[in-house]
Amino acid sequence: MIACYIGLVPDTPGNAVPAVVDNRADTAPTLRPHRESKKHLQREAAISTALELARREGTAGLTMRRLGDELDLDPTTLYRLFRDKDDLLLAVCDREIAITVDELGTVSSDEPWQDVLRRIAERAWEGVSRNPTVIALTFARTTGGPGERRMVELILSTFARAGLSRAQTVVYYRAFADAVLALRGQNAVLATLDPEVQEKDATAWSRIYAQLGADEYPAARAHIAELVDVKDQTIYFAIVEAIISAAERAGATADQG
Amino acid sequence: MIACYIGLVPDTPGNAVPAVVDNRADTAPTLRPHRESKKHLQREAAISTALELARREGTAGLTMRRLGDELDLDPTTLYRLFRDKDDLLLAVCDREIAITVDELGTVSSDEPWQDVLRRIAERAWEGVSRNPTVIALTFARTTGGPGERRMVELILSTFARAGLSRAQTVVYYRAFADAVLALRGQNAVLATLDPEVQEKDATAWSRIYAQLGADEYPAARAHIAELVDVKDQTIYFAIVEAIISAAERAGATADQG
DNA sequence: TGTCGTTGTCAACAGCGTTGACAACGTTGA
DNA sequence: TCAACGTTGTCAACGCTGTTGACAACGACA
Repeated sequence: MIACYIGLVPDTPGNAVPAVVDNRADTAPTLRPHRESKKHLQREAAISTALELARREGTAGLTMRRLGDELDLDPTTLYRLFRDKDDLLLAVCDREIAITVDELGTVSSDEPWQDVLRRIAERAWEGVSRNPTVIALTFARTTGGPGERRMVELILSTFARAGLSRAQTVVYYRAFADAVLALRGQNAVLATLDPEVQEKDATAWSRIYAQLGADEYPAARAHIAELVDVKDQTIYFAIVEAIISAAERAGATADQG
Repeated sequence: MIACYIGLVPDTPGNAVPAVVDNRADTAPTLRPHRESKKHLQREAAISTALELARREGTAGLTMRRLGDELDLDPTTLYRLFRDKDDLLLAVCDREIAITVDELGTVSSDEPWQDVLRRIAERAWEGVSRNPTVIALTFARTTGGPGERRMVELILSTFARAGLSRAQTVVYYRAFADAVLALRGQNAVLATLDPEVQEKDATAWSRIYAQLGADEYPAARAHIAELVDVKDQTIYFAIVEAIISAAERAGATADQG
């Protein structure tokens, strides 16, 4: 796991499915084996450095030139490892997902499926809190890489234990995954903006809504104290629980019918 | 409503709360009345044009230079109307929200609160489908403008009819609003990328996951047909229903207790 | 040893948001 | 009526971005 993180191990070598993240493989099909391996190592090293750079400098700091400086490489050399910046970002994102899966450790089938989903949601919360940059850039995307594939398999197999039909299983899997990704992406995008902007956003309720006329905005005025106090984390886990609960009930009715 | 849309009516003139979207007002406090008015009209016109430009050209097409061309204005002149591009985007986003609220029409208190929320979710779905650009750029932000204030008041007052405590009301209001915004933002960000990338994303399941080994990814293989078929819209409304349902049950237990 | 694919370096392009200077305009006050 | 001054529009420019193409040096294979 650690080796994968610092980028020394080519993930799942010999896998039947080529890493789709590596789109450059298409353009250079006659690459010699050990050259291919060297290129792979360079790619992995670049991904690790990009991850660290993103964590340190934020969205705006992750540019091809900065990454080149960090690697003592000419920025244009990176274009021999990645098709374009998008390709790089997806690879970095997939690495981040793989780390999150690793942190979950082993998942026993004895553990209630609801608790597994709660643990996944918690790891996703913490992972994004630790490094919002990458997820902010790619939360709407499919990496198709090994990290994502492992995460999909884990969540899907967990929902498969909820007693749902196959179609329902997929709906709730996607509901869970999309909600977690979208909500954490939302927070991440905000977290990667200027601190000044974040401050403006965080204090919006007290600045604006506390001053609204009670005649025109009665509900907002009546709930102003709670609106100011409520935390993003509370909202996030409330939504997660709502989805788990919906899957529970769908599974229960399916059992009865 | 139409007048507001095409930018002829300064929204809620004489409101006690100054439009926070207009941050430039701070920098020029001694502006003469009719000049202020003229500036306001120019702002509104620019917002309308930006909205149309975004709809036509997408995220990448909405640049200060392009907007200047469209308005027959020097691009730098826009910086006399908006503090920076962020200020412009928030203003455009708030206009978009106002349009969505307008489309909802009047909301009677006879209408079940659940149905009101469903209608709001539907309008949000359609509005973003029509013009994903703006929401893609600002879905993680608070505009603080009049459009947003009206939307907040509407959703909040709807949840206030669910029989929840004040704290619970706010939690479910935020859960609903954040989920709708985050999920539609997720779809919108994807919709504003290159068509080629979208295609890659849409076909990811059939391209990648259909080829996975059943030994390594049994759950993915078992559900591949359903994974390929399921629609974003189904997921979106499943999450909305899960939240409504959670609020319903929270309200019911609060009534009994 | 010669050949050819690969790698690293350099300059450059087109575009972006944004700033500052400067001239033209139009309202305001004497 | 005229001068003064704040406002507006225009221009050039800065620093930055992702990205491309050309060119020389390197290194493994025949």
